[in-house]
Amino acid sequence: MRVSRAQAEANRETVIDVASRLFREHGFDGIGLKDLMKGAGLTQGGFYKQFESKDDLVALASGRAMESAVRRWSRVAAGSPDPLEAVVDLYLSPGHREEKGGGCPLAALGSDAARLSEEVRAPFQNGIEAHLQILDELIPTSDGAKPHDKAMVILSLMVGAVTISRILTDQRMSERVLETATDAVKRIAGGADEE
Amino acid sequence: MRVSRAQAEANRETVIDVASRLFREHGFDGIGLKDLMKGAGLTQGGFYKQFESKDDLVALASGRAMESAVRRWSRVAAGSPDPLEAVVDLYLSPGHREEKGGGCPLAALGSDAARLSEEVRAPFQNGIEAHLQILDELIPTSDGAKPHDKAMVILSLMVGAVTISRILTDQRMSERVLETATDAVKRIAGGADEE
DNA sequence: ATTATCTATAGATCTATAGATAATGC
DNA sequence: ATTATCTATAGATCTATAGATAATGC
Repeated sequence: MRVSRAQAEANRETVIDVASRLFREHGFDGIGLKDLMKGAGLTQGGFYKQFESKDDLVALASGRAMESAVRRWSRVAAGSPDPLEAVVDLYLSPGHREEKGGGCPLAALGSDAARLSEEVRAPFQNGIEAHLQILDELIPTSDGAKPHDKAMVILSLMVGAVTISRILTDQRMSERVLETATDAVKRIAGGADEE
Repeated sequence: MRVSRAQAEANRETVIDVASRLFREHGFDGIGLKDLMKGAGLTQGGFYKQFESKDDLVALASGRAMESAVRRWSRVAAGSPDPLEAVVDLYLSPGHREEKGGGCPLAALGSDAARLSEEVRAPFQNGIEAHLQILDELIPTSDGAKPHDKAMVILSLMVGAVTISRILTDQRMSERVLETATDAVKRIAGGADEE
């Protein structure tokens, strides 16, 4: 029954990875410890030897989901001649809309995260800052605008658009929300909306 | 124990009103039938004589919350010389950020709503269309732009901004997200971002 | 000997149902 | 007589804990 220390650490990491996906798919309240452990090939009983509480895992899994989203942005940006366009097009794609468990945690868990205690929200704060940092680096600088100004608008718009596109039952409208958001983000980043 | 037919109907309406508030505060999975009925001064046992299932109440309460949000926009717009500004300033205010239970259901329940069945999401679809309709009437028309184009962008941006401002633990940043979003919405509506 | 994971379980809570109670409405 | 609401409860599930099991690590 017992496994090596290295394996135990690997198991713990797997639980966090699985949770980061399943929380995004079902919400923090939508999946129990039994199914989370089962997803990692373990049973429920071992949970509290690895984690302090469910909230502890919520924080760890949220942090991991955020880090993974930031890494994805970096990777996509690094691999394209037009980095901002690459990130925006991917984020506002129908593929991302359908890919809740592997996609942006802000879109998948936004309203759920707003209900968490300040302590458990900390990884979201850090993840949001990291997202803004990347956007800042991708947006052409313009005089007079404070850093993060445009990035905050673009992040808000993209998170809102994917969230709404996932709620809509009308396929065509869902698609249009993503398209109009894509155009708007590019205009905002391009500086066409300066004073 | 039994009450008049009129009172029974009033009780049912109260349950829906209470649910529309408590769902926005705690999420659909964050509050049980016992507490929902208690909030209306009733006990759990009567629930299934009034509603088919919890999902039935989720749909009814979501519809009511959406209608209430639309009415609020209409009221605020009607009572101001600059109707669009009045709606935007209220939506992106710290007051609205703190007022989850009485505020916009898209911001309070966005990621939760995205997990519901298509049937239960229908009231959200209708509510979103109603919001876009109002925005369309408040935005100065511009040639070439299809109806709802700008409205979709503005709604997405506002929903995303309030959601993110509620997640952030850094007060100053939370404030700035709302402020930058306010400026951006006004620019977008004003037409400064035309091609 | 230590310990990672397992089975088993406590105690609370969840949705949903059954049947009792007591006031309305005919 | 009908029925709106109540108390009580079934059966499932939730978080968390206790103690058994069996392999690691000294």
